[in-house]
Amino acid sequence: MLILKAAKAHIRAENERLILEAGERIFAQHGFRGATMQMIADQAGLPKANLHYYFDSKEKLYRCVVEKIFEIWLQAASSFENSDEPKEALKLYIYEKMQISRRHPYGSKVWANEVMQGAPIIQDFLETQLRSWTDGRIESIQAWIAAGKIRSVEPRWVMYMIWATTQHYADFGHQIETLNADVPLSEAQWQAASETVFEVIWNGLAPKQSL
Amino acid sequence: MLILKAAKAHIRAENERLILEAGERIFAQHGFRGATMQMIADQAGLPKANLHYYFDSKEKLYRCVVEKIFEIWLQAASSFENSDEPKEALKLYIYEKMQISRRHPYGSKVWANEVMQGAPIIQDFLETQLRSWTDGRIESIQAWIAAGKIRSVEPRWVMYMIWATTQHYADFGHQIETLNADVPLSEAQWQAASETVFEVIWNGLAPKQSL
DNA sequence: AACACGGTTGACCATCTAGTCAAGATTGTT
DNA sequence: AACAATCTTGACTAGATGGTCAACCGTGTT
Repeated sequence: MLILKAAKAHIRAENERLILEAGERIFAQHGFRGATMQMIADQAGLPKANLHYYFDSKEKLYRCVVEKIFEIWLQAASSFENSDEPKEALKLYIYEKMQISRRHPYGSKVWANEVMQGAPIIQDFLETQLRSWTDGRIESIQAWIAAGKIRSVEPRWVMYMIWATTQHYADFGHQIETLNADVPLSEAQWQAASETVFEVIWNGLAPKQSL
Repeated sequence: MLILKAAKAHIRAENERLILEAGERIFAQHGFRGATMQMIADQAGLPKANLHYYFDSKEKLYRCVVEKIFEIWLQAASSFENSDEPKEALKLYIYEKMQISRRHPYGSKVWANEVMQGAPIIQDFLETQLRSWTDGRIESIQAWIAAGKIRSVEPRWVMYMIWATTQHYADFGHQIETLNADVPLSEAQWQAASETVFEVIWNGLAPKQSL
């Protein structure tokens, strides 16, 4: 019967998950070409040929990994909309992005790698989804400026500041750890870093109190 | 005569320069393993065997490229010391780092790549030079805090913010260009971005005027 | 002119790696 | 138990790539 397909769907789902997770890690640590299917197979605990059974090619697997990451990224984006007040919206968004850097450091690195190399695989994402999401956020920020809720600044540069500062904790995590006496940041340090990032950016944007 | 060595020194210097420049570009665009000696040779306009004449191995060449980049990075660092006033010192440093992102986008990417992969080649640099430089800067910032010239913040997180925001314009240049209608940032946009980065950070750090 | 030394280069090799394949193992259904 | 669809896997192939080498070139010195 053709219904067998559904009966074994959980095997497929589980193995695909294993492979995607392994791929995220290996692609992050070695880049697209530095990663080998054998490394990913070992990381996933499966024979290499099995990877090609589930994903036609290395490139297809890579694309799936990147797409999964982009979805998490966009998901965090929604926290931007959870408040009309800039202070609250920015706080939610920054904390959420810091959380992602902490929970998904590999994903962030794969994304950074891909973009640094000129986004050969996911250029279409940048031009469609990312562009339209960004345009929407820029409008929000401009509305805040118009309402006198934050200083007059070019919204783009602010968005980039937030992305840069938060993603830095994932992408340059190794450097940060080295400068932290080779110890990963503690819970308290993550908390303090998130707070500082938010405080500096918020104070930087808040309308002047005096003058 | 052995003096011949000096006579042809300029050939060596010129070719090493060509290769290092090509290497910087190719390593930035493809990562260490993604880059091939053939690509670098083509970029430099030399036969591949010639590269191995000047640099023993791909890894040695890579190391030279990374070291060169780290020197530029440290050089910018000196602008931090050009003033006792935090506002002036930070302004100089941020503008200098933005300038580097603009002039040496490939170098910045190679560095980012290296760190993201756990600094397999230049870990010793991180642990010696970068660590000691950072410690020095942290002391400067703490002195500013003690003198009431800036708010009380953990200096580390501020350093990371500056690195992240400025280097983002090099490392994620492609994304920024895509979001700028596929057009590279203009002179005016670079100026505006530098100013915004500085303004937001400075306002974020300056002591409260009221309250 | 003969020489010596640094620089140049095409051809070559050993190794690594993405992808294939065919035979066999599993598993749900009848 | 017999079956059919799916999943598993060791062995293999074709191509790419870092690195080598031996012959060759160019130039300043004697």
